[in-house]
Amino acid sequence: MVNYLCISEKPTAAKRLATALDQQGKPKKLLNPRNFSKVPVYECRRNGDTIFVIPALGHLFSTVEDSARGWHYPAFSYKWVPSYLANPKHGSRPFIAAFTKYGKDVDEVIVATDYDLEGEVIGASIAKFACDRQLTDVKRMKFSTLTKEDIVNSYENMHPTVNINLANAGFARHEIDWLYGINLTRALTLSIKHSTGRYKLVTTGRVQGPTLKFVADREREIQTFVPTPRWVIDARIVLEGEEIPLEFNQKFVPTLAEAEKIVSEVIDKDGVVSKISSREFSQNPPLPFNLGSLQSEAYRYFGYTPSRTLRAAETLYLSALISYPRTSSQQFAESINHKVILKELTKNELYKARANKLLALPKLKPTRGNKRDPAHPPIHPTGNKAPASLSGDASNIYRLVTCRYLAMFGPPTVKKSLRLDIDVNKHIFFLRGMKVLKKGWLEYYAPFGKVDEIELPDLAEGDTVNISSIMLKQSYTQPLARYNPNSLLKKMEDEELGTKATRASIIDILYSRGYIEDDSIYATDLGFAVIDTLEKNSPDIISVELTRNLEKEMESITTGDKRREIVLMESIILLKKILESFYQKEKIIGVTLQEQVQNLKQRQRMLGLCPVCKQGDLIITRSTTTKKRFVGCTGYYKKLCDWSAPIPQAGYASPTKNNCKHCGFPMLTIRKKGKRPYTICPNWLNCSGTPKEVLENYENNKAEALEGVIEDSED
DNA sequence: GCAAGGTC
Repeated sequence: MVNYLCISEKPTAAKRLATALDQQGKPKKLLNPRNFSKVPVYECRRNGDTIFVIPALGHLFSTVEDSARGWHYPAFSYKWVPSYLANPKHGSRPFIAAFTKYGKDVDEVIVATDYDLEGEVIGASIAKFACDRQLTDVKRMKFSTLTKEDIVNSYENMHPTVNINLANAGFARHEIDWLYGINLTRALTLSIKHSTGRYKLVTTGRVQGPTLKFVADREREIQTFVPTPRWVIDARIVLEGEEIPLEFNQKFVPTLAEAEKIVSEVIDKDGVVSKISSREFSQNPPLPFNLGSLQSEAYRYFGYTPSRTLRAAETLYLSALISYPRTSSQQFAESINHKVILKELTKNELYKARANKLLALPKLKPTRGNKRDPAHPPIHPTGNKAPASLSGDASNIYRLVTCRYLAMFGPPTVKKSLRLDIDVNKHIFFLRGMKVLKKGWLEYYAPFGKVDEIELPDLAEGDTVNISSIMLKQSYTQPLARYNPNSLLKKMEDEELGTKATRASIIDILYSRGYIEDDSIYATDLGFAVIDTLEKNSPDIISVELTRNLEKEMESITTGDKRREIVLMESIILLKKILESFYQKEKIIGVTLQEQVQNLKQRQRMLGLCPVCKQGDLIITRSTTTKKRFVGCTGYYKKLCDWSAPIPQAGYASPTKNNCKHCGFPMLTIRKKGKRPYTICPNWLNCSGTPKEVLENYENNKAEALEGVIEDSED
């Protein structure tokens, strides 16, 4: 009889492992001492052996600097510690306590985390640091799905050791990211501190750098783009009193001479319907959602940024309404019982008809894409009934996930595209039409996936039509569009930068550092300054090649061709050079960056044109005497305008792009930690939109009277 | 207060 400790990556997986491994399918959930009472520990019986299955919460250990010298660089000395020591908010403490306790008592430790680079690190670090085991003595279960067969099979054929090379590659990945990130971030931040005495956190890292560079490069392309003129032939016909624009066969005519020739040949001529053609085609149902495609569709339909979508999806997952969202899978395992899910969905009025219709089909076959994920199925509803109390975001995402899930089983959609050609003196103009012949899966995806049907006018071949107007319009070639949060995430995916779980948050970081702005993303001057600085000193850190090289090095550690220590040493040697060059130019780097920081801060205080004097700008500023924050007009310094107003003192105040609908003043948003942000009109003392009670309270509470009363808050 | 990577 053997006692095993089985290390799982996360609570949901632990439960499934335990259920599969217990012979009765009924593992016992143990009561634990107070220091880890909330950690689920499952006891399973199998062939006379006992298996304790305990989940981690992803990584429980992390790297920190091995010195207490405060901020300095180079910092090449680090150690592995429990995550709660690296970050006190991290909830790893009770989990580590559980592993330590059970690790002491059992005969054997088994790693049963996801079988990938990070999974190996999660398992190996727990076995090593919490359970105090030699990695050569730790067993490894490898499974590609969390089905009972796979789990039992991987248990019966467990590997005698963890994949030590893979674990070392994973450890090295952490360490190298730490070395680059911490050192370059400190070098940037300290350059400002040392040369100007100011503090502004200026960060970079293996993923942040190249992602910011995508934006900066695109912006440079746009700024230096030279538009070339081209001409558009704009012809219209009038049918039943309605003017209809025609498309010309040649969308853009490259030269004016050519365009003028065409116009001269068609002007005052009638057109003849020369051909009506149509083409039927079918469109297969959409693939199941993984995180990337869900984020993409949510951006399309709701305008949600990827991180906002992920947050909403996580809420739904934690309420057991949808499956695990951080998945890249587009393939359902055979074992998922779609009938059960659909039956549950029939209990919801919104999905009842559609789910019943699907249940009546002879066979339920979900669509299948190429992407796989060893640990998770595509994102789908669990079937649990969604409460009416879901927040707006969660409710929208739930609806999208559920409709997509239903649509995936639907029959193909059949559409007909039409084209009506009009010959005007041998020049072909045309109209397009679109008709949905069979709704197919579109019916299940509604209200999403809507197609606009376009009817063709009632004309037959040979009919004559009068061209009511013909114009020549000049247009210009367009530069590539700016990235938006969605397309930037897509670009990161394409370049394999970051992971599905981190991409959205890294984009958020670039926003919060002031490197990028707006939904149509552009790099700020500070963003450019950071890229320029890094480029001059270490072009490597802002290149995707750094990630490609890292992957190659990880691969060589995994195959055993190279030792982890060698790879690390090489990184440190390279980094040392970069940091030395940084140190020599610290002064100039710091001054340059601070200039842009100052510039950014100034801009972040500007609300917009002053409606009173119409010359100065309203600005969030502080009184030199009382140190209190207020909004004033820059015209004050030129003795042009003395308009000013008090605003709440607490929280972070920033401009919005909106003007007050009551009085036209540019508005500002106040963000206070733990509170919902609210938007106020700086003219509130005289604005008709200000609630009466605020003004009544004003004498007692001053500007803080605004807090909580203003409903006009943003998301 | 700094990275990127897991997960609640």
